[in-house]
Amino acid sequence: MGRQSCCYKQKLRKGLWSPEEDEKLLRHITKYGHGCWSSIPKQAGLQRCGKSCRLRWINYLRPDLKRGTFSQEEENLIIELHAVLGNRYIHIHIHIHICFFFFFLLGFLWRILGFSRFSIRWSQIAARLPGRTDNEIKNLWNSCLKKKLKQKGIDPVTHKPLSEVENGEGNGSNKPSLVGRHPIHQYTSPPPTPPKLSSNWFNPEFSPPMTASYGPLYYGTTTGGSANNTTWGLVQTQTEEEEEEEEEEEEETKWTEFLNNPLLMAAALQNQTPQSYYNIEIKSEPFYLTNSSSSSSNDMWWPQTQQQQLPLQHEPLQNPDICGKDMQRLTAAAFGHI
DNA sequence: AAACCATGCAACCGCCAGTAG
DNA sequence: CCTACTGGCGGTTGCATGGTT
Repeated sequence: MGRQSCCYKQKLRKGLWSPEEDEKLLRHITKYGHGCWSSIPKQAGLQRCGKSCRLRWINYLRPDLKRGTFSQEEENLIIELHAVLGNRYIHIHIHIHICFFFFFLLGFLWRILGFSRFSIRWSQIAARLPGRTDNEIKNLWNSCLKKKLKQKGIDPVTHKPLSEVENGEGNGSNKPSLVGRHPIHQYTSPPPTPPKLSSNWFNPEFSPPMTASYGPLYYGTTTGGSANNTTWGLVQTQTEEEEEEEEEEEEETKWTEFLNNPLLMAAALQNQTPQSYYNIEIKSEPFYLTNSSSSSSNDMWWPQTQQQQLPLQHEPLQNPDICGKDMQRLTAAAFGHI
């Protein structure tokens, strides 16, 4: 049908926000919460569309935002998460290679249409970086991290060595070139002894989500079958269609578990020796452990919902010099009195 | 000093899913 | 069931700024 932009109505301002507009929006949300975004412009006396207000709030005015440059650890985490979350299309790729039955093709078509958007999940990446927005991370990736990876000879899309990418995926190997999409697998030496985690991450029976379906097919070259060589633990080779279907379901479950369990994620990131791959220095302490000294471990690691965060997480400005725009201070001040 | 270029960032656009009427 | 609305997301654009020539 082609609806008009939400700002098509006349007299709606576009472009950069003025400090006055920021203040109006900030005061209104501070006082009343955002509620229905579409009604906020009118209530706050702004000549903006609700969508624009929402974006401004989320990307700039939110009090829990961490401004300033990204730390090395944050960059590294983004790269790792991009490798995991940014290449979801590989599921389809692999399954096309694996399955020859029409039934499965239909199933995967459905999957493509229903689940996979072939896009990078910036919002999910951002959810694992407290105080950072998806827009911010996306910008960082496009402007900085992609270049860094290329300079290190890594293809930023596939996370494979550029030489391997240039050789093409049909270079005589009959394996779909999945190995290497996740540096976690390709370049890990035997993992160090895991910390005392009660998760099943290090359980040999546990397979990380992205390996669940095709692990048996593509891990032959990277694992010798011993636990020592298997960082993530491989499932037994399964050829039954039913089992593959089950794996599909398990995969989704494990994805959810993986992405929502800070212990799993932290353990994975700590044990995949990314520095060996990206040659990025990793400090001894994960950044998210240093963010706060007062909150609970969960609070430190994973943001709660925005609604929960707003009044609770007033994080002092960490790089006030970078906040040339004083609205952030205003924000902090306003919420500091709540 | 001026022109040009590169970069980073804020904001917009379009699409999609969910939902209410 | 259909339509319109809303919120959310990812991709893209345009501008401001800083660096270089």
